Amino acid sequence: MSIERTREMPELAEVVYYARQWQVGLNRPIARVRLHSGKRIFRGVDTGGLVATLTGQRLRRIETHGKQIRVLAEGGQSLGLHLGMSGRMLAESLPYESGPHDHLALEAGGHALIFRDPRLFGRVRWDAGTERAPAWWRDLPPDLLSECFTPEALRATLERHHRAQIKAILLNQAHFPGLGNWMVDEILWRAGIHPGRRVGSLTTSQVNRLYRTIREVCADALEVIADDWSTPPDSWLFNHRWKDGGRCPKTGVILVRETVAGRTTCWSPACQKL
DNA sequence: CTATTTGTTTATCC
DNA sequence: AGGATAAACAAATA
Repeated sequence: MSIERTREMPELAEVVYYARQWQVGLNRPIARVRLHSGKRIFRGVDTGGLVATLTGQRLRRIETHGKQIRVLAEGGQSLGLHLGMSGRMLAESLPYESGPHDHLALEAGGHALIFRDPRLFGRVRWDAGTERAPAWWRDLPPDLLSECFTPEALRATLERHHRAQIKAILLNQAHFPGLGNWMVDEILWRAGIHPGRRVGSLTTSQVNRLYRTIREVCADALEVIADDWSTPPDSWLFNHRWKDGGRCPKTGVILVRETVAGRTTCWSPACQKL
């Protein structure tokens, strides 16, 4: 398992990074929209309407919330993107030749804005309404770095799911938007909590530490990855978690990799006890 | 050739 | 109803 491959999994900061790749095409008329309708990622989308409405228009803004991406057109319509497991957003100079996994391309201002997804686990949404934001954008949980995500909010969520394993609930996008497998492992490792711990068994000080660590890992990830996708320092679990025989950067012990809550999970047996 | 891996959603069972 | 589990998705890789 290569590090390169794990780096492609889009979580909070990777999503911000990808969304920025399209900035180069904002505020220029879209000369042409190319897409492969009928693909799974367009399920439920009126692709004909999307093409007809976006052609000739300008894109005004790109926003992200957790793993959700919304591209706002000048007419108020919303193009939604979710990168799934293998989705990417990139810009290529024109003329652009469509690759086999390029499902959507918007040609604007000398660039093709491309949504590429080899495994089709991603999703494109389209909302032609111009009055208010679509439900998939409106009904989102508080951003983990916003003031709305308070220690009390975290405690309430944990209380509601006190029987679950901590790893499972942290991966739940309805409560922790943007967290994915590597971020959750990083958070639990820094907080010294075993991924299989039952939520209800956490002490008050562990919950407080968990809160601070969630915010810390979100901020660190954005700082390192969102601008230029730098490689995180070796002091993070990140660089060691996929390697067989990888060692805990804090204690040097061999890391454990097992399935927890249905997901491949890495932890340090020295600092994370059940 | 087959088995495995990977994240999310959906379905099903308890 | 919350939670566990498995399947499905598609393609690369071992």
